[in-house]
Amino acid sequence: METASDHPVLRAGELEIRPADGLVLAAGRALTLSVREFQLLVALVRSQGGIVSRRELYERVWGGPLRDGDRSIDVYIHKVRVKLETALPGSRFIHTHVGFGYRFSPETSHPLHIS
Amino acid sequence: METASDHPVLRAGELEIRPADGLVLAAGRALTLSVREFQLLVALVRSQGGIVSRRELYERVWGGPLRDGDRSIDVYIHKVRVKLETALPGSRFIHTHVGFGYRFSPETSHPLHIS
DNA sequence: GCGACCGTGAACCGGTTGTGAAAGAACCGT
DNA sequence: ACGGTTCTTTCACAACCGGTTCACGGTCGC
Repeated sequence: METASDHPVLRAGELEIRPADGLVLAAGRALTLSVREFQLLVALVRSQGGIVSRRELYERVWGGPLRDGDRSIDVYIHKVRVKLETALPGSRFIHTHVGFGYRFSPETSHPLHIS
Repeated sequence: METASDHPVLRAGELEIRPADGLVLAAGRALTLSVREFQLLVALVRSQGGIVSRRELYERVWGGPLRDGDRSIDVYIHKVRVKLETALPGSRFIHTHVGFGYRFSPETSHPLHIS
């Protein structure tokens, strides 16, 4: 049986993710994510700190092999980024590693950059 | 035995719900809800903050499995929304999460206006 | 510079949800 | 039991939303 304890609440910076009931809170306010967006975010967060290849992301979220030329991942990465950026301006969570994949890591806005 | 202490008064924004005697007050004025409407509202409020799936809502309010194609939930969500909106114009309580379910959370009109 | 990879906006289409109305069921007072 | 009222369910259509794909442009690495 699948219980809530199998899906502990995930936290990352101002983000709180409750896989058990599909809810994401940004600074306490609920985000509106679609099913795919939510699954994608969860998959990334669960690999926190590590780079996840497109292929693996696709298999974990879509549940099948990534077909050649499929851009769904890019599109959804973008959608999630926009929603996170809107909810928490200035913070960055999803980082691109060209040729390798994506990595989730909360980063506050440029704390050391002074122009 | 079922006592009134099992049904503590619920409050959310301008709403006050007394499960013990089937009463809902909006800004102090009593609302007229049918049994189903009332049960549905209580079920939602008791999961305050969390998303409740249609399936679970139906089981908790109607007391049986949700049959395929049954739209009762949608209709009653609408009825409750209309009554709440009528009683408290500008406030929103029941939020739709497409593909997940509904979530109860009082929200004042436009709290986040940033110019 | 060139090819591969990634970002991003928009069109398309099917599925989901919102909504008004009608049909059917339960309730109530007399 | 009867008629009227209210509640619940169902239906039909409209509106909206999400998932996929396409197109174009920018970026990266070699």
